[in-house]
Amino acid sequence: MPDIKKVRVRFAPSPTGGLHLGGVRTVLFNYLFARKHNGDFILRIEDTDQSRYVEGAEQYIVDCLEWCGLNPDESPQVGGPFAPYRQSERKESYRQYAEQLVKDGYAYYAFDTTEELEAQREQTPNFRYGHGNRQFLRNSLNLSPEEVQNLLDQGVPHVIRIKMPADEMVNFEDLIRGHVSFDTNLVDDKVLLKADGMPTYHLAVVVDDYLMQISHAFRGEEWLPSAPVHILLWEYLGWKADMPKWVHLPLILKPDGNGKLSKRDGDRLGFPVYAMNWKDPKTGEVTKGFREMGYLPEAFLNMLALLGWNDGTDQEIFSPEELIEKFSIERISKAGAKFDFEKAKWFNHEYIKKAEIADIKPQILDILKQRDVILSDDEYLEKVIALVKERLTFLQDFWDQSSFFFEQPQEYDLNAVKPKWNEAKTAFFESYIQALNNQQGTSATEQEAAFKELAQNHEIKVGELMLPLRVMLVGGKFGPGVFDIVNLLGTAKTIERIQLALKVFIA
RNA sequence: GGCCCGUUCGUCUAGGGGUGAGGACGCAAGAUUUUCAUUCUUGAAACAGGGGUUCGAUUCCCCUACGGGCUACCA
Repeated sequence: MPDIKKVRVRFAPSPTGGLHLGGVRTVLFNYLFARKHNGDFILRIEDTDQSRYVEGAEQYIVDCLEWCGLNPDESPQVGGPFAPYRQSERKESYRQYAEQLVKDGYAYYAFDTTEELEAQREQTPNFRYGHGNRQFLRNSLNLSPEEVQNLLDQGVPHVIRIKMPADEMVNFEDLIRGHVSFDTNLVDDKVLLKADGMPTYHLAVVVDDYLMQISHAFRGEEWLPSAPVHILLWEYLGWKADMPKWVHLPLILKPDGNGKLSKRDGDRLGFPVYAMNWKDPKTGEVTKGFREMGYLPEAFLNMLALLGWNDGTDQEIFSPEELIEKFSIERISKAGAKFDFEKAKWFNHEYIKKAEIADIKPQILDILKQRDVILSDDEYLEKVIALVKERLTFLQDFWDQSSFFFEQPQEYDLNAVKPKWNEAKTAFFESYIQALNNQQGTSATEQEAAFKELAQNHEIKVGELMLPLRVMLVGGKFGPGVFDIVNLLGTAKTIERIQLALKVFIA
């Protein structure tokens, strides 16, 4: 399919802070496609809107891609054969293309002020700067060449607008949607070059995609309405033969209600929307990320890939390599997908369950460090992880599930124990302590057998004793098998905890 | 308002002129775990509506409804 020229895709974020699910998914699809076809991947920073530029956002984006593993060129630096990759640094080059369009009659200078246009919009309900009314506005189509030159010489602020043709249909193929067409009468004369000399997205994306030889342009569906402007620009600049294939991705929608998923929804519903924590330098506000929540990057990517794509089989768990191998644009769905946090959690759970202990150990160590746990025995930690791993949805759950391996239970679930407590049980546990002293180094199963035998001797049902033992060691009604815990904790600690708990139970 | 895109269980989706409309998440029930989670089994749950085309439409066409996006010197 991509035969004529080499596949080259780009990810073009605007550094306005945070990188949300939709953004990461766009990168992911770009990445999978490029990888599959041995193509190139370009990271381009679209910072033409200076007013929304946020300090540090660019580095944040690079870090996100790094964490996700979406860095095909080893390190996703903003550099390479088509540098510079920041549109702000390319500023000067855009003007010539805009001027060229004016010269060729495809664009024009417009001197209308913001206030004038606002007034127009208020007056006319469906105001659109276009072929229906541009002859009444202040632009180079109506002014004499001398007047225009005069205004230009005086440095009067102006923009360059595309001159949309009348009565034409712009037809094009979208790789997901098929044939799409627009009536040029209904598209307005978009600004191409702003008064500050910066290009708008419309000009910049076309010029850069051309210069960087982009073969496939992936972007969100929200761009579909401006596609005719871009297509006309490719044509007017004489580059039509090099126009990339269009791939407008379905949107990621909020889980409840309607609309595009936004950062606000995450705050409201309690799930992350950004890949990693993002701290807004202006407000100091921190937005939680998937990474910090304890997502494995592979799980995150897998979840995202399945939001709007599938391989046609029942398979849902794909390794990054499998995703590359099986990805195809044709299998991306057309309709927007509501983000489902429950399903997102499931993916992570699956990945943690099958993760190698060594792979998650570094992050577990971080969690322990935050709790000031000093760990002397590495093997012990690995055993704990092995025991607890399958119970974790997030790595962050590790502490809740295993704190008792590292410190005394702080509290006991007395309701589970006290009502049925009696002296016979006290006696049992006292002799159990004795028995434990003679049981050094046995396995969990042997310990269980010994415990049951002792219970029989005391003529108490095992069931009556298992739960108290658990509460003594763990504090509550949860956790792995009791004798696995006894075994891992070791006799000394087990005895210590039983003695301590006994006092509380009796009191 | 205008334009564009879309519509299969609650959610993500498979399917495609004749199917018992399949899977997954979630939910419910049961088994295992003498705890909880895991695991296993079972269950409830969908083709937006109306017209065509056709022997036969969930599938193809049209209309309507609904949803979404865009409609800035933002991307």
